This record gives sequence, structure tokens and C-alpha cells, in this order.
Amino acid sequence: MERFGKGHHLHLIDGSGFIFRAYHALPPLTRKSDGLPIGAVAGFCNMVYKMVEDAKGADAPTHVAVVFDHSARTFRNALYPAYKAQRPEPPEDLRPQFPLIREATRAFNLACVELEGYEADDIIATYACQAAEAGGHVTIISSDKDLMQLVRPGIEMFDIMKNRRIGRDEVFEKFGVYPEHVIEVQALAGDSVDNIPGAPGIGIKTAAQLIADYGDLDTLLARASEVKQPKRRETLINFADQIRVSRDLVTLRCDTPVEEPLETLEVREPDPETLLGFLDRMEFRTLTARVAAKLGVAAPVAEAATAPGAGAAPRAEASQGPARPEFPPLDPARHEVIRDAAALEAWVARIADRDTVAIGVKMDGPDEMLADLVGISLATGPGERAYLPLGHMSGPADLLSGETRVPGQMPLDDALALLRPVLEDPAILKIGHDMKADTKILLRHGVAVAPIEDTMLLSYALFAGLHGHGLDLLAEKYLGHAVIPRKSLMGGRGPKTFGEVVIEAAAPFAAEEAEVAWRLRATLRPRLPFAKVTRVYETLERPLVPVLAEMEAHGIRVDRGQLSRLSGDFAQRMAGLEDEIHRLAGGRFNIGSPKQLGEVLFDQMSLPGGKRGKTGAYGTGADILEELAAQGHDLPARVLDWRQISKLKSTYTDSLQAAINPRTGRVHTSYLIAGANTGRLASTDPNLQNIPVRTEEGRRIREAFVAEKGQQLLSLDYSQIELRILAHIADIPALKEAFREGLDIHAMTASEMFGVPIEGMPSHIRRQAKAINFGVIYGISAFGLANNLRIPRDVAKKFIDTYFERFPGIREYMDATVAFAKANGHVETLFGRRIHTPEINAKGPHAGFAQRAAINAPIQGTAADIIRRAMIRVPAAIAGLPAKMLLTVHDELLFEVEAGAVEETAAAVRAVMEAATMPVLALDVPLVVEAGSGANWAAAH
DNA sequence: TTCTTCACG
DNA sequence: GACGTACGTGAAGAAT
Repeated sequence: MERFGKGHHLHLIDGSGFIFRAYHALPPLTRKSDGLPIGAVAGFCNMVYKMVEDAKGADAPTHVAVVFDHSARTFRNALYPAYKAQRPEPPEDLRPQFPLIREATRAFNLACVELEGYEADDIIATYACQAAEAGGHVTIISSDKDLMQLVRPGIEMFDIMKNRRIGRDEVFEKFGVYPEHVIEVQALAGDSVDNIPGAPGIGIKTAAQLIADYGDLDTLLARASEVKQPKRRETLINFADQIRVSRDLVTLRCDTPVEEPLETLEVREPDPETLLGFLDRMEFRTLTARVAAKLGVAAPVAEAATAPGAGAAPRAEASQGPARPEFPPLDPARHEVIRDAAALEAWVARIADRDTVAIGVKMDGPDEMLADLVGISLATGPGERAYLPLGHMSGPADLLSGETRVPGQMPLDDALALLRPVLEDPAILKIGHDMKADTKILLRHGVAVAPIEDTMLLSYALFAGLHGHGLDLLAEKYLGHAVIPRKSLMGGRGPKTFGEVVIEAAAPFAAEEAEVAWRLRATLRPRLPFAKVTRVYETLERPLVPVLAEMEAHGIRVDRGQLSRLSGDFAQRMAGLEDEIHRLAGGRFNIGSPKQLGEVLFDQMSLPGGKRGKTGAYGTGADILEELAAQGHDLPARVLDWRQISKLKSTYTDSLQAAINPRTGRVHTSYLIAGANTGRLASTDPNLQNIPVRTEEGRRIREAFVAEKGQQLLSLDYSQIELRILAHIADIPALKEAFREGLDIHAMTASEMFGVPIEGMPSHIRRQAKAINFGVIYGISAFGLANNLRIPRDVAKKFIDTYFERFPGIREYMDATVAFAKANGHVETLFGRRIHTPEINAKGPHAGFAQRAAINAPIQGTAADIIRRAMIRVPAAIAGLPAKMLLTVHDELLFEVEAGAVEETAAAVRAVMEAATMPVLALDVPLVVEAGSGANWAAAH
């Protein structure tokens, strides 16, 4: 190989810089067949092609290297920790393009250079210096101003997007100094983008002037006291050290330990098969054809996309959604069990190389706040999966020693120490199914997993209303793969928890889960843009995970003594009621049994109104018992009392005591992000979204939810949010006006409908109007309203007709929404969330349900979107305040705040909540938030 | 496991 | 003309 020197011409391409420029300059292009984002890849390939084509003749490069940043952290972080620290993460749809661009580079048979701990700029500097010293000529393909310090005889830059050469004069234009002083100007001026501090108040203009006046930076700093302007003089003296650090930061290193000598960068002809194969895979049709023509080879057949095994997907389908990416079938036997540090280190290296990893954390129980970590599964691609057992226990060896740890497992702390760097690396994406659970348990072990991708939430954004979002179901549906059933490992007479499962059985199960998640992500992620739910997933689903994880982990304090006293109180009253009920019935029976109660009421006592349901049992719901009680029957009235107390005792005062976490002394609910089809959250284990509030008895339970000593509970809730959204969506002038003027909306409705003045409105009239307003949100029907208000159905019908007359627009909204659902199979919220309505075209009684659900979903769903947006913004808004967000109840957020900071927190959160639709959407009505605080939850309302 | 009832927004 | 209904949830206890 000829030694690099005179007559040679080296092109150094700033690959990383180009990626970002191409990404932002070009429209977001995606691959036709599966929606994979490839805009930056396309821009890169066209650029390389153009470069190779244009630079023929005397000026043609003899050597080329494409240089990339290896990772976010470099030696400069050791010099100055804040360096580039506030850089935003690369956009989600750019991330997958990094490896593709490296692949493109290799496909063009160009040297692809990167080095851990160094920036692309340092590698470029090193090669440029070496080449220039050897007597060659260098062109740096970049427009990055940080590289301009390298310009000198033999080294110039070229901005390929603007087709402009950058030489000595162009550098002077930019910095006001020639290249040899660029570093000094940068050191003084600093750079907010890279977090280079520089000298406060001195920009490029002033810096250039100072350097021109004093010759160079060291002289300037030495003679700073001579500077005339007092402010500037002070700055230069006080910030001299900071300026010197800045100079170190901006100075590019020419001694980077590059591995490839210059000679190996020699231009080589690309291998036609490799290059055309790559371009074709990216589906760049024009470029593929051009390159094929150039190389004198036939272009690959375009039909290659319809490969065998794809189920012969017709072309027409390709425009509706991406095809399933093709991977070899999941081989059930292929997994590794990681048992020592060396094996785990190899996995960590592979994960760092791949940029993405699917993980699955296994626990020895269902409660992340209580369970111990049993193992972690990992997958980096098809056939690349492993299980890391950490806490598997053998059964009780004997009654005295209890359980023992199975040998052949790494110590937990050692394993987490090795995994932490990749789990916390902002450049490595962690894929998982229901990552909130994994996040929580890892957080308990001090590992803050980020960033994350969640296949459950991908499914939720794409398919809400169509089917469930469990991993098993999705694997079956979208991968055609039946996973190992959990039941085959646990349950029955077998192991009770995952920790008791033998590693040999646990490993294939756990590793499979990780690989399934990895494959699901590859299949589902590209569908987002086709379903137009990328923004839903990115702004309403994914960012909520860490917010909820923290709330759940924090929990809320409940007063066990208060609950215990209530339980005792309720038990006594139930006993009294039982005696009385049995006396009235003339015999003992199980009051809690609807079947026995029905028989007592309607067979023994022959009370009227006995209606049998579809299972043949009498209905004994509260409405029926109330009807009987109103007729003067005592027994049903006492049963109603008994039921209320019984409900409160079993569901609340007893269960909540059991829900107190012994480790934290608090109650930790768990929110289902993908539980409700409309976008609402659901709360489970325990459900803290249905704590009683409507009755006096119930409020005593709410009083048991308390703040810690010295703190207060602060509650903020949206006032009438769903009616406000209805007013906006259905565009009802009268409603919008009323909300803008802050009127009592139900009184206003009553006034409009019945012609009664708002002043001195009788409460029963207002109550009826309120029921109608709610009914509208629910997809009103005469039957439902009649039932709710206990009025004849024809009267209810009249009410509804009047309502539609008074508020034209409601009817249109309802009809249009149902029509949209019928045509599209889904409805949408104002933020683009899709709720599927598969039953909308059904015949029979199902149709009514589906239609009302379709009418309600955009309203309920938009409200859910709004509070999600608020919750995601809350942490930043209250950062620094002694306040924690504890709970969310559909339109309410509950906080625990140090007593002195209640007002400030309330103001900050209210601002976030009231502006939560912005900047995406400006509602026609104001959002109003009401706040309250107190020592307990009842008092905060 | 399914049904009924009832707590919440 | 009759279906049988208000929308969205989760938990407990009885019935199957």
C-alpha cells in the first residue's frame, strides 16, 4: 500500500454532524413497507453518492473516512462535567437511523471511524493534521464551526448542503479572526449549545475585537487590567480560569489514538451486491437505479419486499400499514443463562453496541413495592436473549434454616453494578412490556432506567378498544408465536412464586419474554405513523411512565387507627341491623346473598316489583330496594343501610389496613396505563380512585388518608372538565358562553330548558338539568334518563328533545361521531388518541352500547389526555418545592406538601393544569381548577 | 370463573 | 316492533 503523502487527497466526512443536519433539513421520510424512519439515511446516501460522482478528476479524493461520535460521554466530561450535558436526546425517529447510516457507510465501502471517549471532531482533527503534515490535501465535509480552527494551508472545509467551500476568508467571516485564533474567540465567547461557559457577557464580536487588540488570549488575560471598559475588565479577571477551561474544551485533539493508519482510508470500489442490496432494502428506488446503472449492474427486482413467509402481503396493504419485519422464527431452545461477571460483561458490551435492549425484571411476587428481584432477562435481537438469575431460592431445606439461595447466581449488587451503565445510558433504549413495573423495582435498587420503550403502550396507542395489551396476546397476534404459559411453571402444587421456579425452567420463559418484547417493538413501532398515533405515544404514554412510577413508589399515608376504629364501629352497626332484618324477615338468612334476599323479599314477603334477570335471579339492586323503601317497607330500607356499611367495611376499612406496606408504612396503589379504553388511568391494589366521598359515612374513610406531620394534603381538580370539552367539541355557543362567564352551568341549562330564572332556582329543577348534562356526555337515551330521574319515559323524551332544541349542535355532534366511528372503526380525542369501536356496526342491542360509548369516548378521552399532559409537566413545575404528587383521580391531582409551601405549590400546579392543552390546542372555553388543602383528604376537598 | 352489587369520576 | 341501556372503571362476596 502506497504511503499517504503529496498528491493524495483525503476527504473527512463529519458523519454525526451530517446526520443531524439531514434529519432537520429533510422531510421525515419513512420506508414504504414498514414505516421505518429513513430520512437521514436517504440524505446521507444521496450525499455520499453526489460526493463520489462530483469529485471526479484532479480534485477527486484518494482517501475517504466517515467519522462518527461514539457516545455522548467523552474525555471533555472529565474536564468539565456540564459539557454538552443539557443536550436533548436525539429524536425518537432518528435513533434507529444511527446504525443504518454506519451500515450505509460500509455498503459504500468507505472507512467508518469512531472511537470511544472521543468526539468525531477530534478524530477528524487527528487525521487532518497527520495528512497535512504528510504533504497531502484535506477536505473536511462539514459546516460545523467547531472544526473551523483546523483550516490552514492544505486543510479546507466544504459545506456539502450549501455547496460552499470554507477557507481562511470564510472563517474570518464567521469569527472575525483567522483560523489560528478561532479557539481563543470560542473560549471567550463560549457556546450555550455545548454548555461551554466562556466569559459572561462576551460574544463573538467582542471576543474577536479583544483578540485583535491584544494579539492572543494569553496576552489578553495577562494584561486584563489594562482593558478600558470596567465591566469587561472585571469579567476577564474574575473568569480567567473559566476562560482557560473553555479553551481546553474547544481545542480539538490532534493526538487521538486512531487505530486505522491513513493508508487504510484509501478509496475502494463498492461491492455492487452489498451496496445495491442495502439501497434496495432501504427502498431508495431512484438511487438504487442510478447506482446500478453506474456500476453497470441490473437493479434488484423491486418485488423483493414480497418475500416468502410474509403471507404474500398484497401491495395494496403496504400503503395502509407496514409489513411484518421478517425475522427467523423464535427458537425456543436458544437462550443463555448468565452466571458470572464475564458473561454479563459480554452482554453489556453487546448492548452498548446495539443501542437497544429489551429487558424484563422478574420478581417473587406481584407487588413491585414488596417483592424481591429474582432475575433479569435481556434480548438484543432475534435469537439473542439471556436470563440473569439473581434471587432464585430452593424450597425450604428444613424448618429451621428456611429457604436458601440456589448456587450459580451472581451477587445482585455485582450484577446491577455492571448493568447500571447501560440501563442508565441516555443513548441506549430499554424496551420492555409494562416498563413501569420494571422501573419501580429497579428504582428500589437505586437504578434509574431511562430512556424506555414500552410494547404495552405501543399496543395501547395503536389498538385501544380492539383487544387487550398483554404480552402473550400480542405475541400470538403480531408475531404468530405462542409463549410458554406461565401456568406451566407456577401454580397448583408447583412453585408459588417465580423465585422458587428452578433456573432451568425459569430461564427459557423469562428470556423468551424479553425477545418477544424486542420483536414486538420492531413490529409495532413502525405502525405508529400509519395509525397517526406517534404523537399520542410520545407525548401521552411514554413520558407518563416515570411520573407514575414515582407517585406509586411514594405512596400515601393512611391512619390505621382511624380505619380500625371505623371497622369496629361498622361491625357493631351491622350486627344490630342484621338482628333487625332477621326479625323483620321472620328468620335468618345471608343478607349479603342477593339470591336469598330476593327470595325473602319477593317470594316469602310477596313484595311487588320482583323482576328476574337473565340468570333467573331477582334483581335486588339499590334502585329496586329504594323503590320498596319509599313504599314504606322497612326491611329493604334496613338492607340498604346494611349494604352501605358492609361495603365500606369490607372494601375500605378492612382492606386498606391490609394494604399498608410494612416497609414504608404507606399505601401504594398501582395505575394501569393501558387499562381503560378511553385513555383514563385505572387504579388497582388497592383502588384509590373510588374512595368514598358522597356520604357522610364515606367521608370518615377519606379522613383516614392523611399527610405526614408538618405537611398538608393539597387537592386540585378540574371543574366540569367533560362538559367544557363537550362545549368545545360540539361547538355549542350557549355552553361556551356560560363557561366563559363562569356561570353555574347546571342552573343555566335548567334556565334555558324550563324558562326558570337562574336566581332562586329550585334545587330539584337544577338537579334534573344536571342529570341531563351528564346524560349528554354519556350518549343520552330516554330510557336512561327516565331511570336516573325516576320520571316517565315520555317525559324524559321531552326533556331530551327540548335540550337538543336549546343547544343545537349536540345532536350533530352525536350523529357525526357515530358516523365517523362507523366509517373508520374508531373515534379520536382532540389530541389524536384513537379509541376503536369494533361493535359499532353490530346489529341488535350491542349497537346501542357501542354508539353511546363512541359518543362518550372523545369527551372522556380528551379529559384524560389533558390531565396526562398536566401530570407529565408537574414534576418540572414543582421541582425544588417540598411537594410530592401522590394520586390522580381522573380530574383531580393530590399532593403532599410541607405546610409552608401549600400556596406556592397550588399556584404552580394550577398553572400547569389550566394550560395543559397548550400549545397544541387552545380550547374555546377556559379550564378552571379548584384547589383545597387540609390535614386529610376529606379536608382538602 | 362469572355474576351482582356498589364505591368513584 | 322489540330488544334492554345511561359513559368509564375495580373490588368483594356469592353463586356456579
